[in-house]
Amino acid sequence: MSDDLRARLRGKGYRLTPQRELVLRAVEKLRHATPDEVYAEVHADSSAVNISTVYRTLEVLEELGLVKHAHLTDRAPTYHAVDDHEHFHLVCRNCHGITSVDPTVIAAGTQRLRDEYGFEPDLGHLAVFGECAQCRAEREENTQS
Amino acid sequence: MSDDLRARLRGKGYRLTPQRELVLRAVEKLRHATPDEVYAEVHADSSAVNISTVYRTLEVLEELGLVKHAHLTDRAPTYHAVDDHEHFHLVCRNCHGITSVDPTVIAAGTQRLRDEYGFEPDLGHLAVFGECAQCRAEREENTQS
DNA sequence: TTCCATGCAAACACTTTGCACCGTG
DNA sequence: CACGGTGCAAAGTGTTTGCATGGAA
Repeated sequence: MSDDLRARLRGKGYRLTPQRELVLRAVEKLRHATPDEVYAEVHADSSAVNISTVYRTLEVLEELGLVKHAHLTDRAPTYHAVDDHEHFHLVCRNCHGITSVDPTVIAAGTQRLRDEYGFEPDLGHLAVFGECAQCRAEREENTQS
Repeated sequence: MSDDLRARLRGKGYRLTPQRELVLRAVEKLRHATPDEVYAEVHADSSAVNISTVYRTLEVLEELGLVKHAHLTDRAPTYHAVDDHEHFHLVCRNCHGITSVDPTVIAAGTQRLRDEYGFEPDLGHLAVFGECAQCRAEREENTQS
């Protein structure tokens, strides 16, 4: 487990450190987490990791392809582990709820982007903003103009 | 022209000011601009507008539906005028080039999001990250392993 | 023993806020 | 002339960097 991580790191001249392992485990555990949340999670395990190390580590892990980030809010980016099956996100502007969606749902469109624009989309990074079913329903109830 | 803006503002109890008009014109002229870029553009016309007023004004204009923002970089948001025909963006991770795409290209997928998830996507805010045709070609050239 | 990695603190980039004054309606 | 808007400066977030020390290989 940790040997795989070590091998990946070594492949690019990096070293395996306790901090790097802790950060990766935190991202895997939290599923979707901002750097701050990763920092908090790692701190919970007492053996503190500095916030700047969290940032530096997330950068390294992303370079290795072990984590990815997407912008699910107007503020901080959200990181998730890559070994989860690839997915993109629906983000509700109103309730801020997040729904993970399988890429096949928009496969027709992504294929056209490839065919017609030569563009290879990175779906793991994709966040589609809008309004979720529940918030639409609630809003329509209150809109009896 | 400016009367339409005045009317829209008044409808929500806001006032028409020179600053608000300048900011809106700047967004229309620049097409895709960060708050900083809007600030610079408005400053070019000498009659300075404070940076905090730029932020406050963009917020108001967005509330009125006259402008929209999308996250085309990891840093500042990008604003564009809404009277442009609606479009979403392809952003190349490598060269940072931006391509505007008509929503019909991904219509099949957005329809499925509506049908299967009840989710109403806001395409004006959508940014699809990935790699553009040119950068793919260049990379493949250099990858003769 | 060599470098890469870390902690710390300071610097940065971007955005928001409090308050006195200004100007639209 | 009332009340919303602006400028200014200061404070807030989120992120990055320089440098001395620490520790993996």
